[in-house]
Amino acid sequence: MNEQSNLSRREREIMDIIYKFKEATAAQVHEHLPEPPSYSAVRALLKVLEEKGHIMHRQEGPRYIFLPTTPPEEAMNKALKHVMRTFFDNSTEKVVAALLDITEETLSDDDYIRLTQLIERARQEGR
Amino acid sequence: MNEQSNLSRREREIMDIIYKFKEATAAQVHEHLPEPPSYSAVRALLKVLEEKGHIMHRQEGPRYIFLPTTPPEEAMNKALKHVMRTFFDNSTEKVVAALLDITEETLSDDDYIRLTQLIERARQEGR
DNA sequence: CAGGTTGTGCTAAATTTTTAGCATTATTTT
DNA sequence: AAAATAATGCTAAAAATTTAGCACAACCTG
Repeated sequence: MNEQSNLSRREREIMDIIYKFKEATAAQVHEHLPEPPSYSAVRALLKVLEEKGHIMHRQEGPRYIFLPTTPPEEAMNKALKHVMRTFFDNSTEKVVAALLDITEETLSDDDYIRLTQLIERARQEGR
Repeated sequence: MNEQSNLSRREREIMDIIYKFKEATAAQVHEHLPEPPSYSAVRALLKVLEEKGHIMHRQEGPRYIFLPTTPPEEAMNKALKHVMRTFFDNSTEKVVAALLDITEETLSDDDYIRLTQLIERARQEGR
């Protein structure tokens, strides 16, 4: 018997793809899966994920379109919190520092301004 | 044959614990594992992880102390990038916004100041 | 409207993960 | 130095995951 939000490796990979694309067909999932197994295998996994309640589908023409049951925001927050806890000691500052480090090259002046504004706004709301 | 940075569920959980504590004994890993299996099982997994090259150990008195082979910074960046790609469309701004949203209550005025400084400093370095 | 394409449903088998138990070795205590 | 304690090594079995293949249905194409 299985339960809980414990996902296997493949299941995790599939969920990631679905979250990334917001929703996806079996073909799309298959296409983006690293070291992809057969199409059949992907479909079987999608079925398992649906049975476990992690995704649902709607039919559109001939095919199924799968989307997560837990809303993106929630999954997002959970993922972020997990990384924060595991690697950053729950420190917002450390995460932001690492983030800036990673993306330094691609940020424009405007981007920096918007970031500063974000923080200022949060500060005002957070009281 | 297996290879690559593909980790099973348990393996992932164990790596997270080791990263969180920087290094850990089998007993510590066991202690912090959610829905922990037997001590033996944990040790077997540690061995597998070592064989796969994800962790190494040094001996200290009677016991092994395990630590990751890839340095924390690298793993950190990788994890953060992954979350960014999967949930945040690779947008620094979106991540920071979510981050502030999550931690709003626990941030002091000083924290906000330091965050702003971080960004300002990154801006100056990034040119 | 017949043929081809592109889907899904289902089932069974291979592989990997996950587990426990016992034997052995090292350390500490008395 | 003997006993007790706390580790690890190893092996084999149980459970879960991952996979492929065939059958059938819906849609498109000429």
